[in-house]
Amino acid sequence: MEEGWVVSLLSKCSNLKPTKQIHAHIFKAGLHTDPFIFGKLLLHCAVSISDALHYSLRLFHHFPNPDTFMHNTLIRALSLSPNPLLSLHPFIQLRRQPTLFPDSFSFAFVLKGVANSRNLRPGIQLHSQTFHHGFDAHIFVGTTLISMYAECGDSRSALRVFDEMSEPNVVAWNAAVTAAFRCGDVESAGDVFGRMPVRNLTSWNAMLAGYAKAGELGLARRIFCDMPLRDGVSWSTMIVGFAHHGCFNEAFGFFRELLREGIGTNEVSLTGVLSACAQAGAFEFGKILHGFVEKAGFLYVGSVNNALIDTYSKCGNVAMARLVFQNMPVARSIVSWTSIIAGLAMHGYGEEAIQLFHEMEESGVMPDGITFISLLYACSHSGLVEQGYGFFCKMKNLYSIEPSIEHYGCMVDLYGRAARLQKAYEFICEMPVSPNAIIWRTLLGACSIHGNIELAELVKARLAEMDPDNSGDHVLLSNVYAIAGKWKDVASIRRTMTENSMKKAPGWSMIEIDKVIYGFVAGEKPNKATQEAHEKLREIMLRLRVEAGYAPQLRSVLHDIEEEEKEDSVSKHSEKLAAAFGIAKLPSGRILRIVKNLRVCGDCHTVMKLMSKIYQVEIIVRDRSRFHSFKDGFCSCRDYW
DNA sequence: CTAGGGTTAG
Repeated sequence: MEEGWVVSLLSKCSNLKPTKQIHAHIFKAGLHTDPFIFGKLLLHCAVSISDALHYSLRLFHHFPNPDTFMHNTLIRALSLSPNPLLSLHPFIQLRRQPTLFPDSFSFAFVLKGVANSRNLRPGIQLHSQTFHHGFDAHIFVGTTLISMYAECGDSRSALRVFDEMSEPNVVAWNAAVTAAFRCGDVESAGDVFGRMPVRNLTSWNAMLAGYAKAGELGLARRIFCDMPLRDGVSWSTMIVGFAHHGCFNEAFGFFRELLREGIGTNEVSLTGVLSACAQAGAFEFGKILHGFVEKAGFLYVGSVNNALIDTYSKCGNVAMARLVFQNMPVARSIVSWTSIIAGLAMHGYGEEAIQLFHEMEESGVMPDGITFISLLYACSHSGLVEQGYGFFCKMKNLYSIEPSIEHYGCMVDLYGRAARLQKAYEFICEMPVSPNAIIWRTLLGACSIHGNIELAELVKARLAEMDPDNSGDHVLLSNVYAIAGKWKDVASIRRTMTENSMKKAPGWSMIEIDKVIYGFVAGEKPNKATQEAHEKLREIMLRLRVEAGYAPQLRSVLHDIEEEEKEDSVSKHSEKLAAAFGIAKLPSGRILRIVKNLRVCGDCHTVMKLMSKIYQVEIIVRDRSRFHSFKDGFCSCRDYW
């Protein structure tokens, strides 16, 4: 009688506090020694309540003789904890008990823990123990073993476990397909799928996800067309997969089709298509989606709000991002706070980002490592050196967050951007972790902005040891020489690059015209859009020369030294083409929104400023490092970038 | 009383 009462009470509690009250009632009623009721209580704390692991452990240790079920519950909870390898602990304890034995659940949970820890050694040991305990032929244990080996990167063992199964069911077949994909073995995955005797929807979805993650978008599309039935997961997988690999128009297309088919969207396809907008800078489409989100009632989903914040920020409209953030009808999570801080940061609103960080602290949401990356980024892009250092210390001392290499990178950027190159160098030397190429490259970038030859050469030497084939590093060093007018050194770098046939990473830019993304790559084969862009650009450049006295900047030409066969290479930079195309295609008064993969070059920066003045158009460029908002001949970055 | 396979934003 009491059992049902306890169970139904527990199912209504999602927080620890009322659960503790139930615990007290159980105690008063003298039911705390009942293994069934206690087991239920433990399960509830360990699985249904977040952040109650500590309490669950205490419960477990207070129970006189915990049974196998209680051990399993604890193994399960630990397998999902930040340190999943801890699940081995209660498992070993269970094995040592003379009166208790691990069952199939024990193995399934502990193997999950090992899989989540990506630690092969204990996985192999557990595998051999399944034989001793007679679970080697258990279908659930076997399936978990397949996943475990795949997570630990051992695809051969995963597929061997599968091959040795006498009667694999459809779940085991699916696990084998996913295991092969997980280890990058696309061919085996297709092979296993081809041999499957029965395929349900999940099998097809596993193929979709596998091909999509591997970047085999053509094969994914083929599966999508061939499958007899599609559900929300199938559509989400396509949208997310194409968005992830930069095929934004295709992702938009799948979303539109999904609506047309009347299937009904879910939050995953919505966040997926919003992510495509964010990456592509597709503001117009993003706005339409926002309207849809409101109409269809998805504003009550936290993740969708977060995706909207990110989309508006990355589409150059941080005011809208703020509005979404302020009006969220659901609780703001750590992702919401971090997204808005990052958004303000990339637009150069350092002070506001800091303000929001303080509000976050007051709201009781705990910042994590990623929050601090955004915050430090905000400081470095607004030249707030002292504040940045203060936050770096606060992160370590107050929040006990161990700085990652990215945090150190932010600090180097913070000092470097602010022309404190020596300080940046010392900081690298005193770092407790050894600097990677990205760290040195950050400093080299700062040297190239501020023109410090001596340090640049030293840093370049380090980079040559770590990453000798990186053409970008050569270009950065040549920029340093060019600023100082050391043309011989510039020429020598150019020679080295030609001799080693190094190619600069191609620069590309995108612009959204009428909800379609147009991409431009410098020096690519001409098509209809690029021809039109080139024509318009010629006309624009002429007007800038005549009306604003524009002359190309030599320094920027040197960015493209390896493109010597093409004369006026600067004039073909992709961001200029995208801007020209925008001026040609968009109605006047419309803001030009351009996304570029590299950092905008000095000459393009000047040209954009002039364009904004002569053509009376606002141009917002998102480059690799931040936003530039050009208006009336000025840029929001105040030439600090 | 508990498990295994497919999609999720900073």
